[in-house]
Amino acid sequence: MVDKERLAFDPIERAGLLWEKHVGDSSSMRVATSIMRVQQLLIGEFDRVLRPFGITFARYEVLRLLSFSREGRLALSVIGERLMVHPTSVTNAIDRLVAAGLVARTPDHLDRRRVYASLTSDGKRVLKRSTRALTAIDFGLDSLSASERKDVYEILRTVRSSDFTG
Amino acid sequence: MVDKERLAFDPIERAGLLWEKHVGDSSSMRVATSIMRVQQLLIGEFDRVLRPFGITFARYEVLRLLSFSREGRLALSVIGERLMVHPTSVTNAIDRLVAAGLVARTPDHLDRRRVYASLTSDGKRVLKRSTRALTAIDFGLDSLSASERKDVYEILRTVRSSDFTG
DNA sequence: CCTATATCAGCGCTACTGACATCA
DNA sequence: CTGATGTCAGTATCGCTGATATAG
Repeated sequence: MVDKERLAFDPIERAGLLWEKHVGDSSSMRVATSIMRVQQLLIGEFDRVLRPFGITFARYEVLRLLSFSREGRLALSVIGERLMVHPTSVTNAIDRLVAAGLVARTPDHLDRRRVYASLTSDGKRVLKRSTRALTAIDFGLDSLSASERKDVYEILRTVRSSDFTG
Repeated sequence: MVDKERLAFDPIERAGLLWEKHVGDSSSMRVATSIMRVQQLLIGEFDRVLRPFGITFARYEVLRLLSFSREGRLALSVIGERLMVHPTSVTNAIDRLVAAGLVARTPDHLDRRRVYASLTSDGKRVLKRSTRALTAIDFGLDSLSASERKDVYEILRTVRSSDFTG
């Protein structure tokens, strides 16, 4: 897709007004639709910025998580828990990262069901560069002030509360 | 996936702290990651609630958009603009909805490149029921207060501003 | 000729189900 | 045996590219 032209109006605002007229309170529908659209915009920017490095945002998150681990490696099951993704998606992501030479798979000698993933030196290099690329565009959120960031984060944290205890 | 157990901590909060330590300001990274996760949670709930009706959330949005149109029909290109989705995705969505008997395709006699989509009576019925199902769960956002909804909406509107003029 | 609308084939990605081998 | 870990095959959804037919 080339560049889409802008609409002359906010399509979600319009949908909200029509919803009020035909259905009722539109507050949750507006927020839900906004989140869907913003996610789509952000993921589009991220994947565009990361394409030169041969990774997607999902795989970037795996690299970042690995770099934050104490031992420099994590069991695949732990990766799935932290990123809240399906076990088969983890296997798939690691497969691609291994194929790209960014991650190494290492079996656990003590518990031989387990497999650890760790960054290769190429993986560390790609992580560093792609982090620079993402921070350069401020994760697509440069239009938000510090207090706005804090507010959205706190509010969305409520929605995520089913993910963790407390 | 059965039900995942909860984590003992907030994985995004933890990632944010580690990011601060290793990279720097984490405000945009936290918000971006939160949006990704909340979108995933919401779309999961929506698709689960809509499954009995044989539609996805993307297709629900098409039905809703059609029901809001003045003439009861919209050209496919207009649907793509309003929902901000790719032309081929519109064709695909309409294909499925037509196959399910929820939408009818009608060629335009004046401009014969154009194709209109409109709701069938089954489509109207399914829309009504699925709207009830979605409002029953308050679009997954029942944990948010009225002012929180307003705040997130307004803040995210800033991020969406590239979609429209003004 | 140039542009717009819609479609089609095909690819990449992620999510998920169900099944399975392995092992604590 | 039960439950956990990881993998595999296969399916569905959506996003996109490139090409094509049709029409303004």
